Amino acid sequence: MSAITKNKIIEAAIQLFNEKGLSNVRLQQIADETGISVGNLAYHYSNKDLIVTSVYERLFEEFSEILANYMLQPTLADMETQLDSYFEFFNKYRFYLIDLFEIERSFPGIMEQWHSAVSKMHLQIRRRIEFYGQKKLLVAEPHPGVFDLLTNNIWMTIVFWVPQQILKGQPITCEKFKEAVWSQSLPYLTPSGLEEFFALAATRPNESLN
Amino acid sequence: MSAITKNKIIEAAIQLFNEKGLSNVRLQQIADETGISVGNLAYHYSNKDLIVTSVYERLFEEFSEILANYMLQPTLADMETQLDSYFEFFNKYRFYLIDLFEIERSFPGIMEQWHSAVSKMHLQIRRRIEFYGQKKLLVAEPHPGVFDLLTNNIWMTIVFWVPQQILKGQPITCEKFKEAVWSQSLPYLTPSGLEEFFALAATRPNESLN
DNA sequence: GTCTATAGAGTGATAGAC
DNA sequence: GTCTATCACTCTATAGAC
Repeated sequence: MSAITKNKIIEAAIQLFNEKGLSNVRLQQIADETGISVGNLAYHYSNKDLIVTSVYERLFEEFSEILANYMLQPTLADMETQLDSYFEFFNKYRFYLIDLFEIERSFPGIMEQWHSAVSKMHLQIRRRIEFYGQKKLLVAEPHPGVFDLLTNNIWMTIVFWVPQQILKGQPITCEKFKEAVWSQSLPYLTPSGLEEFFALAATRPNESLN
Repeated sequence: MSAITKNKIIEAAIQLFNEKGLSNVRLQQIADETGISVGNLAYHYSNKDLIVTSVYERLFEEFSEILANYMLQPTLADMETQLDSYFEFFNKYRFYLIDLFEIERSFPGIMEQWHSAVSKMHLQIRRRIEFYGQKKLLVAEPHPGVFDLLTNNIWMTIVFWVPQQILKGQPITCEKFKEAVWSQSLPYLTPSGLEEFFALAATRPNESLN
């Protein structure tokens, strides 16, 4: 029961799904990428849907890990760490968007998991804003509803930043991603919040790519 | 040279692309939906790529029309009108997102057109903010860069609102769409801007669906 | 566990009658 | 302009040897 082969298959599938989307990836291609035959592939995953399901299983596992790494430190750097993970995630699983509509149609169970994951992510961002507000890193909410709006904008930026860059024809790097997300909160940082933010910015490596 | 049939083919293709995405739509299905045979379909469009190209041709024509309907009146209602068109557009051509990555790979010419269209749209939103600022419907920019951020958030909301709702499992209606876009500018409206906005809101029909 | 071979159902494109 | 028939090819899934 070589778990190694199964793992290699899933990794190959992720890469190919990412490039072409679920229905454009052939079993032959997954087998080639894994370095095994189609027959052997079928031995490990008797049909394609099972591969898809397993890929999404791993996707949601990794998503849960990101959510679990929440507020380990009561700092802005904690947010930065989570953003690194989110970038890695939404870049690695870029196909989530390619296949959003197909998943909605053909894998309602997976869609349910998306709804749940997204809802948790949203809530976590909202709590973070609340917390940073209490720590006086963020100003008091200028009008009711502004922080809900901010939550949504941060969420939307995290989730749609990669496809946004493609649509605009602009480069995709982690630095630019984090810049886009942080720019949402910048207008609401207090002087001490700004201080912490710029100290944090200074610790960053000079450039990180793709 | 029945332009009517060609038109029916494109409309059928749009509908099917929307449901399944480019590569999941079969020529047989397009023919069936149009009410003709595959042979006849081939007479009008000798291959599938030609159908795709024609569909996008129409898509960009409609997009240009929306952009052309800019500031016909110097009011917030002018924005509202454009939002109605944008909702119709991004709902009708929902598949733009499904196929974003495939278009990027297989139809670089179409991708170029997206870049250009998106850039014009962005610029137009920025100008609108500038203009409403001059008309004192919007407050003065609180910090430099805030209105650029607002531009981007409005743009992002318009473009990704439909897939966002799907990811969240929430309903897709024009009213909710406009609400989401307007909520971005609400914190920056002046008293007279708010007055015009609420007068505008009062003129809306009670609910419009899907 | 891994392979080759192939069945069986489609898929885009073309030929040719009407 | 419109149709039916069919070719050549692709894809998933399975059978069976090693």
